[in-house]
Amino acid sequence: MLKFCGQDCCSVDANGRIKLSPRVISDFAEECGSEVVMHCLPEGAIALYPEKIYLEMRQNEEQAAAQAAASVVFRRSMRRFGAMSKSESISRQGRITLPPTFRKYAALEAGCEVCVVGVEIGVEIWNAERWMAEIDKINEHAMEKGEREMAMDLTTPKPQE
Amino acid sequence: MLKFCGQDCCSVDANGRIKLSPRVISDFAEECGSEVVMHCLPEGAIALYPEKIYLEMRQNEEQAAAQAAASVVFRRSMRRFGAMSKSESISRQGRITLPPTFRKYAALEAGCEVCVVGVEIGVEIWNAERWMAEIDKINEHAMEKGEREMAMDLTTPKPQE
DNA sequence: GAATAAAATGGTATATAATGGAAAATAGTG
DNA sequence: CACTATTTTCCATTATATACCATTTTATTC
Repeated sequence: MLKFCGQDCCSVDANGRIKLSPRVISDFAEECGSEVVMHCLPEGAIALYPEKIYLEMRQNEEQAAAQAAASVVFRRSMRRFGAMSKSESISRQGRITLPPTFRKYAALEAGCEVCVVGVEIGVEIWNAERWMAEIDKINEHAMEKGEREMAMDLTTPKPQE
Repeated sequence: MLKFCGQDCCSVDANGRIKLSPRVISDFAEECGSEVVMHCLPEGAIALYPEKIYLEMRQNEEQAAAQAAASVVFRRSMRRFGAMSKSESISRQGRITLPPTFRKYAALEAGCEVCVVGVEIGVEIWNAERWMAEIDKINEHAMEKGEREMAMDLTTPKPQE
């Protein structure tokens, strides 16, 4: 059975918490119990990953100290991942609390509509409006690619099969 | 005997479910029991595949975490397949429930007329109107391609065979 | 350092939606 | 025309989400 897939919509409660769907909770439970890593993405959403996955993302940062001394780009990268990531746990009621700074960053204030989106290795928490824009962009790209493929097929001299 | 072929029409019930035809049910039963993967296509329909088929579609994703950390394009790809796919099962009554977000995406609201279309490796669930438009587009494309092939044949100096 | 206020956390009850099953209606077949 | 197979509709049960409340923790002020 596929993990971390599908979409759910819900809202941020009065105290800045989100109730995750049973599917998401059980996917995390199997991967990492209730301990997860919360990470702010440049796209303006918050990702939740099992810690193991997050460490895989960061594994290529070897000899961090030496590189940090030598490179601004590297320092900025460490700064980004450091400041934008935080360990969090899913409560016994299946809720997760968004830290205030992350809340502002991702436009997930109390009462806000959100979409919890599976991304195969974890889930992402999106402000509903931002998610609509994102999915439109993704679909538009796919449609454009499709049109071009069809046009190409017309001009192909011989049948492809 | 051919699998996943032909077309059936039915309607979405009041709770957003579809009753599959006995033929489709038995095709899935032989391939994968009652566990299937539901996937939203850019064309605006929902595909049902045996999980094995879906995983073949997604097999090329290695070192997913590291790539996700480094690339927006990659994250968007995971987002598309993650958000637009979901494991589902065919119930003992031969029904399958469309998740609310998929319902909206494919214009398959309660009471809506739908066409369940065999696509050899699985089936697709189309809004009836969209299906009509799709089949027109397919035929138009085939006709256009035929015209071009005939024109090409006229200008070809020698017979090809 | 104590008291108060604010915020965060944990839990529960109620309303809503999803699910499973069965009966009635419809269409197909001999 | 009768019988069978299939579909659709309806209802009961279960599960889920939301709002609300109580308790605990943290911060602020005197």
